[in-house]
Amino acid sequence: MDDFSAQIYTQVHQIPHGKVTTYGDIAKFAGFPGYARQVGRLMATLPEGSTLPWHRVVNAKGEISLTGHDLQRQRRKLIDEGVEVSEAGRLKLKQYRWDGL
DNA sequence: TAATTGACGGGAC
DNA sequence: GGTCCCGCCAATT
Repeated sequence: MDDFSAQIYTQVHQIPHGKVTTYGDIAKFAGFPGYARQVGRLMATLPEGSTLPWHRVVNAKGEISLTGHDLQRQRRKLIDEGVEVSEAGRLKLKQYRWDGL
């Protein structure tokens, strides 16, 4: 576990229930501005039974970056938290965005 | 070693 | 709102 991963995990863990944030913001708040892609790569290689709310992280356009069944999986989790997400995986970022602490 | 790839972002138009 | 394009960084090819 390198420092980068630890910081990112910690930051994602801070996202409140029913709220979302972006890859870029996670990286920035964690102290690694410009590392949005690495955040995504980290989420893609998460341990199976992780308790991390990874589903609360979307891209800057306010849409889920996954495809097919994986997209539906993340969408379902968000909807269960009260977040409105279109079938294509798009949500109103202005409304659900979390602006840090 | 070089080119490509990806759960990305922002600016220009 | 949309599209195009370029910058970004590590892992993979």
